[in-house]
Amino acid sequence: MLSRASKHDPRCKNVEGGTFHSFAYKMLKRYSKAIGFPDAFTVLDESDAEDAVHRCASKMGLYERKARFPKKDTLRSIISMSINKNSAIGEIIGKEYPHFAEYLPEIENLRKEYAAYKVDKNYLDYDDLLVYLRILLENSDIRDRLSQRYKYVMVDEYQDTNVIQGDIAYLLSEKNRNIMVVGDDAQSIYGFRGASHENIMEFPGRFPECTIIKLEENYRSTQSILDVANAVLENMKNKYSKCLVSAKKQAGEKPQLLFFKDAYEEAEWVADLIKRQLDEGIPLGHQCVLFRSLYLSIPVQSELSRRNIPYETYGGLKFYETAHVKDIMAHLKLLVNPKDELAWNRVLMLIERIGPKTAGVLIDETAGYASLREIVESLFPKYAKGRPYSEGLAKLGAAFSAVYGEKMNVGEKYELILEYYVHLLKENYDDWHLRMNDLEALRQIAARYDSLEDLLEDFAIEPPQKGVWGVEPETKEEEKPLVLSTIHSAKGLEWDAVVVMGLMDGVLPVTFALDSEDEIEEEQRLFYVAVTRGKKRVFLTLHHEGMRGGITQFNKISRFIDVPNVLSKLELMDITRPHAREFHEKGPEETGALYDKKQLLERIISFYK
DNA sequence: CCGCGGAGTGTTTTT
DNA sequence: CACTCCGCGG
Repeated sequence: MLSRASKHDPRCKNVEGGTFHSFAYKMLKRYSKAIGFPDAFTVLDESDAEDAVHRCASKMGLYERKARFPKKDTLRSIISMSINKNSAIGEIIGKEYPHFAEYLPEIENLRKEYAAYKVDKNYLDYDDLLVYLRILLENSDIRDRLSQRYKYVMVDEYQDTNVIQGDIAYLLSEKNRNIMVVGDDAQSIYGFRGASHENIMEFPGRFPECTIIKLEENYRSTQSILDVANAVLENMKNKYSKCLVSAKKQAGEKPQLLFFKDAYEEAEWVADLIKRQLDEGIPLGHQCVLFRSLYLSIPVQSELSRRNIPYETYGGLKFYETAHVKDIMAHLKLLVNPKDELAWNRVLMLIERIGPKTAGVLIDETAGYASLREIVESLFPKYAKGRPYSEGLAKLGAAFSAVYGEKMNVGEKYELILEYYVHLLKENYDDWHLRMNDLEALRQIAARYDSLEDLLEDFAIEPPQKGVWGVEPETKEEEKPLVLSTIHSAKGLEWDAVVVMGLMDGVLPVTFALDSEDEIEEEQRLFYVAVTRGKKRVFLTLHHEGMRGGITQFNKISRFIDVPNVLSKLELMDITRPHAREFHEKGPEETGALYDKKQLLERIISFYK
């Protein structure tokens, strides 16, 4: 956003900016002493946080009982929701997880235990970043200092902020009262992580002197696209008193609605469309394919590859969350902070014949040493003989000792750690070859850093999208690849031509949302966001036959579209592909026998000779 | 105590 | 259908 603004006025380059989380991180780093934190703290990503919760729950013996205690990801999300939605654990469980009501006291204890654990180990999870920043800002001395430094505050996508973020924005600008927030309550799609439009509603209460500006003219989309968006808004229970009017003079093309037999025909058509539009002169970078969840994009990805159309995916399972990337990062983390027991656990468990028990014993022992060097030189030798894992541990020690203390740059350190890790990678993953590509890409990223600390910080808080990081601005408009994105990740972005795929009930809205009216409406806002990403052309597609667990399901058109006022704004297209359909439905073709089984087998075996 | 294989389960969106 | 948990063999 700042780089885009800089094109209009170069002074924008001097503006500090980032997500609430990255801003919080910077401030906590600067004022760590004020809240009694040492300078070195580690930010836990979501899966680290889950591991930490799991460790606490195990320590408390919560998994020893016969009855089923919630799993670590559920526990972490209960605790996280209670913070982000600013409500008690009991309330969250009552509303979202009533089947776990019997465990309320245990989970409340776990929450305390987890909080204490993090304080003890100098860990901060994503929620803590916000919580601690708010605590920091509640101190009037610090608040004054920050007000001195940041005289003007602007918050974008304000409808996506939660109570804590609202408080932070308020505290930060309470003194100077120079704050501007921008938001659209109809685009609120992060309710699941505690965002609420309340912050927008309460803003005039907190800043009574504020001016409210309603932006009703839309500079992005054509009127034909906005007609669909308006129709969607009309159908919502929550009445948004808004009617989008385009600033563009031409009405533009009516968005098309296309039906397909199955996901493959849909994907084929979409890939063909992209190609056609490219030939028409719309660069790939000006086109985009959107969907509710990432798995829906898999057929399109293969169709695009077949046509040699370059693409990149936004959102969903991220490459920095994959096991091999986390493995190597854990090694690097130990170089920076040898007290990081989650990293130790990951690193040790990779070694042959080390399981949870042994790892636990070793980790407890590391606590008695001050540096990684001491651990490697004094602790590891104790286990150098007579243990099934002695050899593996020695290799790890050798790898560490080659790196610590030596004067070398980040790229070289990474290289040495990778050299050690490669054998573990090959042993643990059949597809190690693919994973190696990621680790190579990561090496190039790492090499751009001056210190490991900086690399790890950025990685925890603003991880790279796809192994490319900071290279993007250099890319020429015509060379940018096609974007495949979840609707969530497409927020705030725009393209000339947008395809929204998989518009079926059960996909958008997702099945899990169906039992709550609020959640259905959040899905509907998501649809609204998707449609309004398009500037000139919008295509909505769906397919009827869905495969779920081996059985064919018949999909219904999304309830958000199957309404007269929406349908009337769309061009209905039934794309049937008779040839493809016949091929699938006809069954075995009548031909003479070419081989019998024995001949066939010989044929196959001869391939390998 | 580790590691492997079978059974069972829930399956989304993100900082 | 992919991941996690559980039980068994070494």
